[in-house]
Amino acid sequence: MADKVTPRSKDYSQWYLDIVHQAGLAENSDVRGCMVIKPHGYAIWERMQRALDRLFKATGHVNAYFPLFIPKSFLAKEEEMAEGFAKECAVVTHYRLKAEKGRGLIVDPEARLEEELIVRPTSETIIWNTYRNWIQSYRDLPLLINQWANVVRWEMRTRLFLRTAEFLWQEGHTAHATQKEAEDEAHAILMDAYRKFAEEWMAMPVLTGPKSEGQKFPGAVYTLCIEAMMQDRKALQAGTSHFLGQNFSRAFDVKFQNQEGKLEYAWATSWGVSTRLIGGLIMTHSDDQGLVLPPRLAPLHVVIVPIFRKPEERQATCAAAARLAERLRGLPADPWFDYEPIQVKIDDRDQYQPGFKFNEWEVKGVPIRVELGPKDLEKDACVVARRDLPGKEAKLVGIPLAEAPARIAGLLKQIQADLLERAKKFRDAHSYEVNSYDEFKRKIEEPGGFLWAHWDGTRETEERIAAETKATIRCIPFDRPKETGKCIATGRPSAGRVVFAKAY
RNA sequence: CGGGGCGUAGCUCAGCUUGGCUAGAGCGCAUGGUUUGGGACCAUGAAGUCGCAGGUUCGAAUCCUGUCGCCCCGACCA
Repeated sequence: MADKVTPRSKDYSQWYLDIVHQAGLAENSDVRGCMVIKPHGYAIWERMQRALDRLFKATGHVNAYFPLFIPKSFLAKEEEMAEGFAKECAVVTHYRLKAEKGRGLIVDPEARLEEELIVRPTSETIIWNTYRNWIQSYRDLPLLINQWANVVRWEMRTRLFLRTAEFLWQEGHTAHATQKEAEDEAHAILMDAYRKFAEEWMAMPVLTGPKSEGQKFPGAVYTLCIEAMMQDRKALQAGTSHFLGQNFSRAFDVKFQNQEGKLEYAWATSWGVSTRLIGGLIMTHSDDQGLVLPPRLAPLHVVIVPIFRKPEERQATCAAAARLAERLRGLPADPWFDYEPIQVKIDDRDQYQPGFKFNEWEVKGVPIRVELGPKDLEKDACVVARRDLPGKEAKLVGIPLAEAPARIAGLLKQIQADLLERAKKFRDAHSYEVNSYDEFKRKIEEPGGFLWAHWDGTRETEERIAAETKATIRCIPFDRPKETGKCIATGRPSAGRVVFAKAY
């Protein structure tokens, strides 16, 4: 039987496509660049949404919804943003079709919109246009709003989850009375929501810090990011939090009266993570057997495969499986699982053999599989297999049924911790301090990874290095060691090392 | 958007060079039976406007033109 997943060593991008397909996460649609997110993929997104939404709400944010369409003139108001997004906007020009004999439906030339609408690539403009009416006094601030939405960026080259023309995300848009408060917000979202979510839910270690001037969001004063390393040693920007200064309040004339009665422009932040995280999740943990999911984001935690030949065996093993499932679901509510019951499925289909089922649930990434057959029942025991340690060797045999629920709950936590630890070790093993441009050029090609190097701080040098090596500055880490030096490319003074990598 | 490759059954592909019977295979799917502790087997069956639109021809999956889509490499980007 041929393997259904191309090994990473043979063809990494084919491996990624195989995982997405075989695990049933998404597929390309008939609309160019747009994907269909399938139930299993969407279930992962729902888990992500829930965890993030709780983090946002816990810090006083509320959800709202703004329109999909943005008048073209709004986008034009903030110059940097207009420039940054102009090249990838979908534009609505008409509001009606008509049926014409022989030609089917055509765009009605008489139904041209007076002002063209663009499909939001991001919502700062329409939101700040709305905030003008919502903000009059310092008492209206801070305004802490998030929206869950889809956005469209007309990309030339797309990859499922990582870059699609339409994607799902959340975008937070906050307004504050002072610069400091806005900067604290951008920082807190990055560290207490995004970094925490990446590490504690996704088990994906991230670097945190500002982007270089050349990599920041159009319209931002500065952009903070979480940056992760994928298994091909390329970097993935996994989330961004922007301090927008007064750029949008000036563009949309959002002023408030401060305590002294003077008018001031409001201070802004915006921040977002998208379905791209699912791509990051895949490329952080999965293996040549298929998807590997961290338990806290897995839609299904445990699959129980009863093993039987004769009808009596089927009856007995399925009954034992049902009892075990009930006990797992009945474990006391645990904040670690968001106070939700452990999700358990019994795979009692009889048209498939156990071996087939094992492989199928492995490719789908279910963290724990329990095997329950006649031989186990004789000993009141079961076999427990961890998805993150595949193969027969790693199976735990003879786990007494009485202890199984507690053992399994403990194992789920252990798996989550081990995945993060493994990913950290991988990243650290592929992070290097480099001190010469020659070494930089060599290492970026082979083996690749995060290169911590000195940089003179100029955009020209970053662009030159990118042109010559394809590596860009991913992050200027908050926690970089205090160490001055000389720029690897120009020899000019550097205030500290920054992280270069090839990126998605 | 530039360079390269590819579009034939749900999936992977053969057939195309050199136009000609009713367009094939494997996997998957349906039905029946035998199986079942790491991707079972046998039998029967359903399933394709050959990406789409023109053209050449007595005749086109096959030749020509255009077009759309997908994959890989660049430029751009979360």
